[in-house]
Amino acid sequence: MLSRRLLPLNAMRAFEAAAKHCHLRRAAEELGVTHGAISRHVRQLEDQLGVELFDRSHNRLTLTSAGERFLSGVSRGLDALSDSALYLNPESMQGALTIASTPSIGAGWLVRLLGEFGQKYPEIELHLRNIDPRQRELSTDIDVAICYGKPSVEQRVVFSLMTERYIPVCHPSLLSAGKPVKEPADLLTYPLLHDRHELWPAWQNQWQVEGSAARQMYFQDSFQVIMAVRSAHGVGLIDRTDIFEDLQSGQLVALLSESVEADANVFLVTDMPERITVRAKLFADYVRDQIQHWQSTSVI
Amino acid sequence: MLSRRLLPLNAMRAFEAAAKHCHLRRAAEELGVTHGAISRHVRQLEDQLGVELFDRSHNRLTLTSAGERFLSGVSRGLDALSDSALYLNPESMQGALTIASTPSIGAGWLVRLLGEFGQKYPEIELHLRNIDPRQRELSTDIDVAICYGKPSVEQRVVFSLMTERYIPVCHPSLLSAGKPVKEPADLLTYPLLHDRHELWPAWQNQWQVEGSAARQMYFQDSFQVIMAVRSAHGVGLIDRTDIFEDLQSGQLVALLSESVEADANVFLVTDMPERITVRAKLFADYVRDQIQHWQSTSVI
DNA sequence: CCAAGTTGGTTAGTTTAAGTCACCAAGATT
DNA sequence: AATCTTGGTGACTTAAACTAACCAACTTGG
Repeated sequence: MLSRRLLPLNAMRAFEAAAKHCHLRRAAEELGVTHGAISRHVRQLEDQLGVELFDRSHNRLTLTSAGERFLSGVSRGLDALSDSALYLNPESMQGALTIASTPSIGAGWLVRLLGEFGQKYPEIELHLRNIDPRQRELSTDIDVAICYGKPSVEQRVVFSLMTERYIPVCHPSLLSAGKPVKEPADLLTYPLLHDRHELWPAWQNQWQVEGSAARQMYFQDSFQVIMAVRSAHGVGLIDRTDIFEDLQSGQLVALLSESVEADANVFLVTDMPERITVRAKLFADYVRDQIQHWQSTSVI
Repeated sequence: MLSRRLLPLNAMRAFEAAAKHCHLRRAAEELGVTHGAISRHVRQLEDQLGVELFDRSHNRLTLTSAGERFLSGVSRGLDALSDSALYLNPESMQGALTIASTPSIGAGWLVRLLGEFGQKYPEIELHLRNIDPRQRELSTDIDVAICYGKPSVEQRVVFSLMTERYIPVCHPSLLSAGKPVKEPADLLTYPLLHDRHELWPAWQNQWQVEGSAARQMYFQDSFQVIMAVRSAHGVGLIDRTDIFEDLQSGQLVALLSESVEADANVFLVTDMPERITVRAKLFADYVRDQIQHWQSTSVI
C-alpha cells in the first residue's frame, strides 16, 4: 500500500490533464502553468512509479497501456475529490430538487430512502411528485424520475435500477405458532393479506398452489399490508426492497424463496451529464448506491 | 464545478488524516510533519470552502456534519488515487490470482469476463478452478470464489452478485420466419433447445403452458444451447447474463419477458479487507462493476 | 483546587517543491 | 529547405509548505 504521505497528488493532477489532452501545452493551459511544469511532474511520476506512462516517439504524446489504466483510476479519484468539495458548496446544494415517481414506488422504499437523504442533506429542498404510470412524457422541471417501464425520454439518461420482487413474509411469532412452511401450499394454513394489486392469485397461479387460504384480509394499499404483517396478522406478499430493514433485523421473516416479479423494471431517469444539477447527480448516485447495497445484502 | 487547478489536493490529504484521527498531532505523525502544518492546511481548506469542518470547542477536534460528509468523499477519492498507483505496481500485480467457480458459472459469463480482465491486466497469472456446487468449504488458496448458495465461510467477505434469470431467446431470422410470439404458448410452434438442466419444463410449468413443442433438441450443456441458438436452430432458455452482448448487438432477441429464475443466488467471496491481495481486490471490484453494468443496461 | 500535561492555534523564519524562462533537438508541415 | 510545432532541460525565481518556539484554553491527577 502506497502510504498517503508519498502519494504525488499534484503530479497526478498534472498527469490527468496531460493524458486527457495528450498534449502538454494544452494541459498546461488548463492548469494555468507552463508546459515545462507539466513535463517535470509527469517525469517525476514515471520515475516514482517506475512505469512509462507516455509513449514519446515522433514528437507526440501517446498513452501507454499502463498510462491508460492509470488515467481511469486517477480521473475517478480526482472526480470524487472534486465532487466532495461541490457537495459542501451552498450555492450548488441549496435549492429545489424535484423527484417524480409513480405512486406505488413513492409509497414504498423510496420514502425511506428520501428520509435518509433528506437527513443527510438538509439544505436541499426536496419536492416529491407523482407521475402517472401510464404517462410516457416527463415534464422538464423534474430532476430525477423513478418509474416503471421505459419512459420515452429524449436527452435524458435512463438507468435500470431493479425489478421489484414480491416475497411471502410474516412476523416471526406467527411462524413459530403455526405450521412449519416447507412448500408453497403450506402457506394456505395462514391468513393471507391482500392489497388491491391482488398479487396472491398471481403467486398461487405461478407456483401451482390450488385452493384458498383459511383466512383472507383485504387492504387498500401495500403500506397497510406491511403494517398488518408487522402486527403479525398474517402473511403478506411484499416487495423485498420495501421491507429490507425488517428482514435484516429479523423483525420479519421470509417464508419461502418462491416469489413473483413485477412485469416492468424500475428505471431511474436523469438529465444528461452536461445539464444535470449537482443535487440531482448526488441523489441519483445515492439511489444507485443504496439499491445496490440492499440487493447485495438481501439473501433469499 | 470546482476546476481542477483550484482543488486543494494537499490540504485535502491533511484534512483526511486530521479527520480520521480527530487529533492533529497523530495526523501530523501519519504524514510525517508537525501539527502546525496540518492546522494550517485545515484552516486553508475551511477558508476556501467557506465551511467549518471541525468543531474546536473544549480543546478537542470533532467533525461537524459538513466535515463528516466531506470526509467520506475525500477518503473515497484518495483511496481511488492510491489504488490506481497500486494497480501499476508490478510487485503487487505480478503473481497468481486463483479464482474458483462452480462449473456452470465458469462455463458462462465468467469466461467472457475473465477474458476481458486478462486482456486488461496481462501481468496477472490467472488460475481458474472448479469447485463442487455442493461443497461448503473453501480451500484457503482461493483468492476469489463465485458460487451458488451461501457458502459456509469464516473470515471471508460474501457479496450477493445476482440471481441468474433464464429468458427465452432466439435468432432474429427465426422469429421473422415463424409465427409472431405474443404469449407464452406461442413458443411451442418453435423448436425448443434443451440442456441437461431441463429448464423448459420448469418454465412451462410456471407460466402455465400445456402441451409440447413441435420439435425438441437436446444438448449436453448450456454452452451448446447458446451455439445452437446463435445458429438459429430454435429457442433456448438462457441466462440473460450469458448472452448480454448478443442481446445488446441485436444478434439474438428475447421473445418474451416471462422467465424462470435459478433457485440460488450467485455469491462472490473474498478474503477480509485486511488480508485480501491487491489482485483479488481489483478482480472483485471488476466483477461487481461489470455485473452492475450488465444489469442496468439489460432491459427486459 | 491548583499544578502539570494535554490540546489546537499562531507568528516569524526556513526549507523545499513548484514553476518560469529561455533554449534545445526532433520531428511535422509547408 | 525553411518554418512551425512538439516535448525536454538547466539555471533561476517564486510561492508554498513546513518548522520551531511559543501561546491560550482546557483536562486531568494529586
